[in-house]
Amino acid sequence: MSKKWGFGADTPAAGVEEILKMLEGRWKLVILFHLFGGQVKRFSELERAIDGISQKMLIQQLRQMEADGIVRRIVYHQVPPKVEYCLTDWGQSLCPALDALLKWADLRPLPAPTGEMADN
Amino acid sequence: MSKKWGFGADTPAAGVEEILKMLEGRWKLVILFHLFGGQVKRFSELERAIDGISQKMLIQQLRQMEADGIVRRIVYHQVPPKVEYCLTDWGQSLCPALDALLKWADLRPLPAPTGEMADN
DNA sequence: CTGGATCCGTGAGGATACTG
DNA sequence: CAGTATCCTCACGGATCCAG
Repeated sequence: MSKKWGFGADTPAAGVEEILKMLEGRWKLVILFHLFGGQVKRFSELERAIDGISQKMLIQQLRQMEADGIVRRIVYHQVPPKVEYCLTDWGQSLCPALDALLKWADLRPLPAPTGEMADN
Repeated sequence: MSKKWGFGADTPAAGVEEILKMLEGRWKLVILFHLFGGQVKRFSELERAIDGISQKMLIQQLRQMEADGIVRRIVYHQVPPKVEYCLTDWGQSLCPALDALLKWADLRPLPAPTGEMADN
């Protein structure tokens, strides 16, 4: 590769931390993985799909991501209420990152020994 | 694209959530970005570089990631103690994902309008 | 069915002081 | 310099009830 990765002594790290905050929270990433790749899901679908999540948390995290412009909320004015969620365009652009995360999870090599030593 | 992204009704989502937990925590990702691309940093370097973090949190998050096999800890037995941290091989394999995250942060398009409506 | 509101416990995370 | 110990706070997240 031509360009080294880092972000070291020379990098501003500007705004990145702010962005990272959007992905924090117990369920954010999990939800994103369920909306991955342009999927459109109803509230109840997500609730059923995500094991262990409560309504409150689901709502809360969805709303935060909506406010952050990551997910879109579509309300159908019907007698049996219906709300669907999907990623916004920007949210879609997260897919490569999510995909990379998925691939990373698949690697999972040996458990590294802790407490390595070295002499100067 | 030939293969759709998802992870939808057909995907097990196996173990992914467990992996995601490794990246949770207020400072995990921030620290990773500072160890990005094979950088080796001392404890105090990280402490100074990461604005707002406390010693406790820095240690704690570093130790957790060490236990998870993401970062490596190198101790020099000297009178002025010296400890360095860097990514393990597996941790290094996270770089593409971190890089994608960085790129995503750069996009940051228009703020999506909240509360979109639709009729059935 | 969706999802808002409220009460509440737990624990992650912050501040500070101390030790090897 | 690196790490530990202690205390404390706040909001994350769970349960339950209520509303459109």
